[in-house]
Amino acid sequence: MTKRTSDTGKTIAERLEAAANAQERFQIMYGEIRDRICMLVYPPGSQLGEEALADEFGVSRSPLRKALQVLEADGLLRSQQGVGTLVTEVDIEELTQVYQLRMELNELTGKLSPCLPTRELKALFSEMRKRAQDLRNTPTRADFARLNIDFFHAFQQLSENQPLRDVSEKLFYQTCRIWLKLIPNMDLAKEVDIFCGEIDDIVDAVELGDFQAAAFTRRAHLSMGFIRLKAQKDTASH
Amino acid sequence: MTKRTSDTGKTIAERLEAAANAQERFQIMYGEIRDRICMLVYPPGSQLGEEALADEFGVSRSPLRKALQVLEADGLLRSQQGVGTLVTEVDIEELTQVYQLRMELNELTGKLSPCLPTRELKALFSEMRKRAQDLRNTPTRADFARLNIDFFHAFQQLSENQPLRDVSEKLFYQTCRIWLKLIPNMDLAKEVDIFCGEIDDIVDAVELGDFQAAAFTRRAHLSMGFIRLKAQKDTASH
DNA sequence: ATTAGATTTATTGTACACAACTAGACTGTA
DNA sequence: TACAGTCTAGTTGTGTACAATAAATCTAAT
Repeated sequence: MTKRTSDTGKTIAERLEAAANAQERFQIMYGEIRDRICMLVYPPGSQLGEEALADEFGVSRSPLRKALQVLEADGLLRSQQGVGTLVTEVDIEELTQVYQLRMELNELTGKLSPCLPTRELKALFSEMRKRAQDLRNTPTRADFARLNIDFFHAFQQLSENQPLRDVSEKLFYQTCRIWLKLIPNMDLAKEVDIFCGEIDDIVDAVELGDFQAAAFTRRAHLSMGFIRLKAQKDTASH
Repeated sequence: MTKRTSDTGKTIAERLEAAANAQERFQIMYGEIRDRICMLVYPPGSQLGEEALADEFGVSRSPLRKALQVLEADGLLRSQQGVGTLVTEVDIEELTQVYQLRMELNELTGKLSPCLPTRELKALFSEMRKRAQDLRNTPTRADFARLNIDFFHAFQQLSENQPLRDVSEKLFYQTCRIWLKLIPNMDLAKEVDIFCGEIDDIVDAVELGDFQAAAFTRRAHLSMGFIRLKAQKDTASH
């Protein structure tokens, strides 16, 4: 069975074949593996296997390893000679500091070089609202996680500060797996409701052109979400 | 001529030989190349040459490339097939956003999980003050840059928030070259004086155990330093 | 002299073979 | 059985040859 990406209908190998240069090929491999990790296709603790992946992607281990090495620098993988390439664990305690930092950075998204409220930007966010409504009707774990990722990327576009974007993205991908991991122990429909409420609030702010309000709203939800996650973990351990 | 590191007296090849595993070897190569880039041993725009570097380090291109790839992800290098591995340029205009972000993050260093004011920490900072005095007596470009780097690392130890440290470090290494690049057009003795004054202020705050004051002081100096850099650039272009 | 095209040369990208290493299975002994 | 040592299978790390690419140089025609 060859896996296909949802948007293009092409296999990874085909997309890599079509890429113009090494940098594009790297981006495809890096993005695909990162996506699989944070969608728990590769759950924490699982082993990747360079040769198998290289075969699937239709390349040799050399270019694949470049993607793996950067993912290791990102903290999503850990390679050890003789052992393997393992997906790192996610633990809410260890992510506390990351969450603290993310909250502060979200506040900065509203402060540092906010974008102009263009038509495209508003259209992007109203599409998010639509997807949130669809998710509310038929909530699933995977769609929840996917919307979470896509909404993050939409939100990132509110600031023109590229270094801030880059940093926020790295931190996001360090934390986003925790939801998919813990949601089985939580009330999915309720969490989806809360998340959709957040999206509603933020899209309202974006449509008014008040990006700072959007940033504060997101910061508040991030904080509350983390508290719910932690409460879940505490009850589960008793 | 074999280059030797100042602290150990060993060549890079010898240090790599002595390393226990691949991760240590990677750290040695990564740190050494990054240091050379930000000390302008490899000035912006210069070409590295994988084979020559691999020869000097006594390894093959494969492990060396891992270090280069991460440095490329850090934004310090850019590799292109058929062209070479080039050190990226530093431009004050492009670094404006990075500086803005660094200022905000510095404020967070005082806010997010500050460390306890241990004896070791205070000793480290009083050593910094001593080095600053030495530099004031005999100011040189290279010593100025070195103290700037080492003082940054000392300052990083004021917060226990590891993600914040990691992020701050990446951003620091994106910006620190601008000083060495522009200082020839400025008054070195004056800049050294100002920097030593900053160190004095911050060490005072650290010795009192007031890390938040230290962070605000640093933020203020960072801001003023950037303004001086920019003013220099503006006068130079007229 | 200029310019378009071919050629050369130098560099990174890729593939592959093998070395180094680890964890677990196996085996012999007390 | 318990345990220590050895062996084996499987993995990542390293070295090396070659392919792909791009910039500079040369060449020839206009």
